[in-house]
Amino acid sequence: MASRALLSRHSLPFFRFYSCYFPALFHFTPSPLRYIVYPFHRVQRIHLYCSLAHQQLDEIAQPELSCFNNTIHRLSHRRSFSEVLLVYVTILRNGHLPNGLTLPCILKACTALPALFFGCAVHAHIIRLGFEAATFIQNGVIVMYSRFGEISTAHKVFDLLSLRNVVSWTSIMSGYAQNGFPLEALHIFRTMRLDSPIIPDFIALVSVLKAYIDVGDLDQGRCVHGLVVKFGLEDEPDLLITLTSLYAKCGQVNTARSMFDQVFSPELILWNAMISGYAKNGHADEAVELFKKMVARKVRPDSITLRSAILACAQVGSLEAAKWIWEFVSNSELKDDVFVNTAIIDMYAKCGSVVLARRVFDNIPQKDVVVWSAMIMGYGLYGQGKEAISLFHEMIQSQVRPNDITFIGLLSACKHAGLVHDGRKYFYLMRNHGVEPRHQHYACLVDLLARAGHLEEAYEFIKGMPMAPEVTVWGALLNACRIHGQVELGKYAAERVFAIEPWNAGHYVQLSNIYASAGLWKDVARVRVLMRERGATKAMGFSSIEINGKLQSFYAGDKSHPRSKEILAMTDELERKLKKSGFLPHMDSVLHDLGPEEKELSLCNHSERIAMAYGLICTPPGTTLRITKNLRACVNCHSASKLISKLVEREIIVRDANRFHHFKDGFCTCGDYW
DNA sequence: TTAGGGTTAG
Repeated sequence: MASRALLSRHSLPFFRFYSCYFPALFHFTPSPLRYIVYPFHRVQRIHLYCSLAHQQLDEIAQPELSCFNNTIHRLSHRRSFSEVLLVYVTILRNGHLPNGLTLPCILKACTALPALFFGCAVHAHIIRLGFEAATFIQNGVIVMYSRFGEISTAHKVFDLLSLRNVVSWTSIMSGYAQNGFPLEALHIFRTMRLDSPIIPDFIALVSVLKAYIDVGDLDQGRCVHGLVVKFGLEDEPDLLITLTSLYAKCGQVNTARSMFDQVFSPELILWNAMISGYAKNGHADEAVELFKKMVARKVRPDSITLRSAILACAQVGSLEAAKWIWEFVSNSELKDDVFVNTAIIDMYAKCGSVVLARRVFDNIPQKDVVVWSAMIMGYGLYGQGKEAISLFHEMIQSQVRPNDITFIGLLSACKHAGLVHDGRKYFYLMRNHGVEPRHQHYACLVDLLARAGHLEEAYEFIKGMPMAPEVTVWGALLNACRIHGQVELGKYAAERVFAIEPWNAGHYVQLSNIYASAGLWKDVARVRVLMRERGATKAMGFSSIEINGKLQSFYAGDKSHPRSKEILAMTDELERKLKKSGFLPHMDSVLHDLGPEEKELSLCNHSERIAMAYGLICTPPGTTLRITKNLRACVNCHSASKLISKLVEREIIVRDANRFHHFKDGFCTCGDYW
């Protein structure tokens, strides 16, 4: 048998040398003499399926190696990788030795399937056949081990390679990047530039750019862009895609867009890079607009495009846009894609329609843990804690195992609904389901306990945490101290929070509000000075409202809208109506130490009130108003909105930074718990 | 005549 003849030609020291470098190749074989045939010796009969390539082979009595190689290449081209491996076994059994044309294809098949066990054996064959210095073949070995996550083995192969070309360097570099080690990938690129005469080609530059995107280093990415220009590769379409992605992901969407616009007829992957870049950087409107443009140009979106566009719609919070994309998905071939459908559930939940989210959920035949978790999270956002819990039990009954995300959904649903008892119960049940609580779970429970007034219990719970409490934990305690007017504990929590995020003005505002409620004006002034000294800034609050599918945004005290006079008249009217029905403004919601009248004025100028007024003048009676706010709703606006919903007989749905508030007949679905 | 890369991540 040829394989045995081959083995006898090689010495044992050779085997020992390689076995210390690549133990995985040898651990399954009791004797080096057996290992080359090991994966195949049990294959008694080769089942040649009905492929034409095989039939042709069968017709030849004694096929030459070149015939086998032709067959392998044809099968590889058709991506019939299992059959490629079967032909390889046939080659060995027919007494042939694979050559330099056979092996790269076999490695590719092992990588694609994936078949690590088979791949290790093929690597052993490569060594035995004396191809250890064949760069072309060894590059394939590097890629194979990288794809299997065996990056250190891949690196050993790379180290032993005497002649490395640009593909060898790119293979090991991208291997590191793909295995989550972008810094190592960049180190390899630097070594290549400094220690070798190799000039990077466009694929090498794409790989290094990807690594810089992963570490978020725009400056270094720009340097690589300089190299691209230096090598005259700026028109290379694949580099344009990666450069667009670099600028988009690093927040430079305008630069990204100018690169995108250079291409007359962008291919799908470039559309995806730009749309997802917009969606990820808070430019949701542009993402949706670009997606519509793409559809109008008859470019067929794939699952990635749809997920990015759906994410953008979820961020916009526009139900009209959400319905539009859902209709688009329903008419596309991706209507049964479970990933796309889960994104739709998430989007509907975030756009304020838990009913539509549930409809999509019910239509998914095979629900995995993420589908269930998305729906549980949706109920939670909407304050429907009991529904979330009942869905959780349904999920368990369906034999789907919950994961840590499921419990974040469940606990935050309990939190939004104030279900303290249930929250506690499910937190301690997590381990029974094989899920170890992470920091986020602890933060959720602290928030739940503290909001409900169990401040001491929350504090004790924090002290017992097995990890260092982060800002979310102390922030939750601080917020609860504001709600319950706990000055001392609030002061302590604020100190912890300031130590972690001294630049975040929101925390200073919280402490200041605690002092203001207690009438400690000197302390209020002190916090304000501290805030200024540390250069803390607060995000400008704004609210958006969708009218006839078009979003209109307003800042606090905004007078820039062309219909500003009418809006002002409506806010005044609302204020009059509120006063007439006995509404007392919550002065604590104002940080500034203003006089009572100025305070009132400042409160009714909050952005959501202006958006509401605009909605009222633009829509017929009875229309539901849908408002999105970038910050949390303040106590005053929340109370006023409840009453306004009754006074003007409208349903008002407000999505704040945290959750939904559905105001109807003087009540809110959150039950004043947020 | 066969290798390496880029879009996402519910």
